[in-house]
Amino acid sequence: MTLTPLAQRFVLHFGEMGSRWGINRTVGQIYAVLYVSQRPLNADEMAEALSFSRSNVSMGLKELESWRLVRLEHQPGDRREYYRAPDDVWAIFRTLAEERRKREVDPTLSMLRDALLETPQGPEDAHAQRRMREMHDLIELVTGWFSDVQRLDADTLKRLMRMGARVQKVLEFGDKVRALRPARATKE
Amino acid sequence: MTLTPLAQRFVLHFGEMGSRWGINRTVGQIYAVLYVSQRPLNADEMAEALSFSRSNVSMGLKELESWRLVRLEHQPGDRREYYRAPDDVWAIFRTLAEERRKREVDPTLSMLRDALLETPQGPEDAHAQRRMREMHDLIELVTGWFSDVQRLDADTLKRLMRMGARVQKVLEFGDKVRALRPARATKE
DNA sequence: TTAAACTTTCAGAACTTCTTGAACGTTTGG
DNA sequence: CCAAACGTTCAAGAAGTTCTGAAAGTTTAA
Repeated sequence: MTLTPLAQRFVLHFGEMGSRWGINRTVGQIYAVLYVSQRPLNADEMAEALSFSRSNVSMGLKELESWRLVRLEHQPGDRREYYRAPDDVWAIFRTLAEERRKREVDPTLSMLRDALLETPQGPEDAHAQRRMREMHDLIELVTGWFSDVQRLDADTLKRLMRMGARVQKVLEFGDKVRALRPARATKE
Repeated sequence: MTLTPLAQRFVLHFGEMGSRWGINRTVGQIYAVLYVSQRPLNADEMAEALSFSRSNVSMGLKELESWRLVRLEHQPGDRREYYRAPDDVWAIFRTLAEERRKREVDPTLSMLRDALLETPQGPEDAHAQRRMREMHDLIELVTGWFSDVQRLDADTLKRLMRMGARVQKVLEFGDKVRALRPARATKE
């Protein structure tokens, strides 16, 4: 299996970028090749296309599975395992965001929560705790919002995004309307 | 300079997490120590608090400067350089998001744009290009929206976030209102 | 049950990144 | 101008990670 020059470029770029955030070059390239492929690929095909050892591909695929970024499939009359990247780019984005939250954000949040329960020893600690609380609250707000918004269907999400900063207008407008109606309990 | 046990824990955690995404352990710890500190610190103080070599701290600070995450200050009658992390956590969040976009997203976007200008050689390429376009459009939508929203003031942003998924209701409501008024041009 | 066709695991080689002390450069006060 | 006090750079050793081939494990068809 050979890559066209176009796919080649995409794959190489993904390798580079992969190593710029936590994922390694190999894993990035494997994902890229799956992402642009028209049909699911088996491990040997990937190894050939990327000139990696078979075992390297195997490890890369395990990593991608742990991120839930690839799907395993079987073809009738062939017992090799075929992999593909999901079609829906929004779904990919969601998965990525969720996994990163789990790995990069949740542990911090729980460390912060623990630290905030302790009794501060002296004014240094009191200040440190204030700072930690600020960080904690920000992270909680942002991630909570993110997970709320992710539950919206793709169309609503797109509309919201295309609206961009104009959302402010809508909020203000909502305020005016609310001012004219009897007050209702709102969260904070 | 010595860290309290509380600060110690925070700093160690940040070191770990730092290496989980692109940044290295040292840099993470330096940032953490600045973040919780009540007053700006000079390089020697950080080196002592963290038991790093002076040169390691110097390099870490350069890295943090390149991310625009620390501020350099001077104290009267002292020619050492003092560093602090900005007070406003929202500002920190913004800076981080912007820098990550610059480093991790923009290069991909421009690679995709280039690739999309080429004439596809055969159906493989045509498919690869369709996939790249999907990715390109998604990234553009998300980052565009992000930069729009970042321009809102912190209060509006907080309200928007606290609203969470209920924003959908507001959008629907807006639709109804719009239906009752003469149409106006909207950006698709 | 066996052999063929796959996949996974693992120890160590190859490679990359990190960390340090030493050397070098710059600024300041005397 | 000098010496002290800083900050930066760099080469090289230490530490960490990635990648490979060989070996072991698993599944299937006959």
